[in-house]
Amino acid sequence: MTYTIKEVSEKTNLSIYTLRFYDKQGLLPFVARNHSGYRIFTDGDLNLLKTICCLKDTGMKIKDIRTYINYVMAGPSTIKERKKLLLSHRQAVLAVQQKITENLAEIDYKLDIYGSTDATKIVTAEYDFVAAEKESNQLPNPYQAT
Amino acid sequence: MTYTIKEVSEKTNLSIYTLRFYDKQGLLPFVARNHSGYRIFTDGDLNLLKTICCLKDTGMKIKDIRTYINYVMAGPSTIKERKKLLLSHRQAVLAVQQKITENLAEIDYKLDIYGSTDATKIVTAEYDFVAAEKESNQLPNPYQAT
DNA sequence: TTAAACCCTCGACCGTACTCTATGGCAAGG
DNA sequence: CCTTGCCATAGAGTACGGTCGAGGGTTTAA
Repeated sequence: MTYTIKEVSEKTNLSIYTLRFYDKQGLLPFVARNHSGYRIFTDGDLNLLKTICCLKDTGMKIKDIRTYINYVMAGPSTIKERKKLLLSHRQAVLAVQQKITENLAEIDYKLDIYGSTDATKIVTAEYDFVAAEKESNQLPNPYQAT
Repeated sequence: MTYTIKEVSEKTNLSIYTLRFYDKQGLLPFVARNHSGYRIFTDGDLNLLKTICCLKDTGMKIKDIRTYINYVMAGPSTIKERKKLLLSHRQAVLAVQQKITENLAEIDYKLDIYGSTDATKIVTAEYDFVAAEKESNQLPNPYQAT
């Protein structure tokens, strides 16, 4: 089974523009062409494209994805380099994941306040505090709290 | 206690450029100025800045952060809107978090293969498979597998 | 009082990742 | 054969989030 760029676009939720852009960036050297230059995707190509999306969606730069793809194109002799690249990326993703979890806790904390029955009271107290702080430093109060 | 932009830059790991950029974008309407136009940050300002970073680091657009900050500046009457905004953002963050977890599993799967004693064997088998697929569709084999 | 080290604004520039337009070739049905 | 709807490329444009340089005022401490 083979696929046109349009079909791949529908399967991957990448726009046709993006697919062509990725090709131009050297991310799709494995995609064949027919006699008139049309791209022909195979299922194997879709798999690799899925890997590309996986790396992209975890924040890897196109340049680094290209490096990975080039390793893949070069065959089993590059397994060590692939492993190194993915391990380092894995660490970056873990760091991002942890940061998101921390920030989410912060957001949830704020939501707890906003959702509480005392929300107005708490928020007003915060205003009073920062207003006092501004005043104690002879600074204007920028808040329009009512 | 008050802080200069340089001190805030060191405390937040945001560059001075970025702080001024955020101000220009309307994210820091609460920051006071001295008689010659220098920004003067208070501890309360640092708190709000921390919230800004929290939202930014979870992928919120500057435009939406500005909306949130404007709600904060307007006082307790905007609690409902703040809650709505943060709840919707929370959903977006949860979705990102889940996607990252899924992609991380995919990366770990690949790392398992690359780290296995059979790595070369497995990768070679994959090559054989995609090469056969290309051939069965009369397409050239783009891989340089050795 | 002067030099070093700050601070300011404005606007240009940059990197990343697309997104689209213009122009033109190919394919399949009526 | 011709129209409709794909496909292609090159290159311009966009969105976003910074980053920087020029030009000029301020603060601090010797």
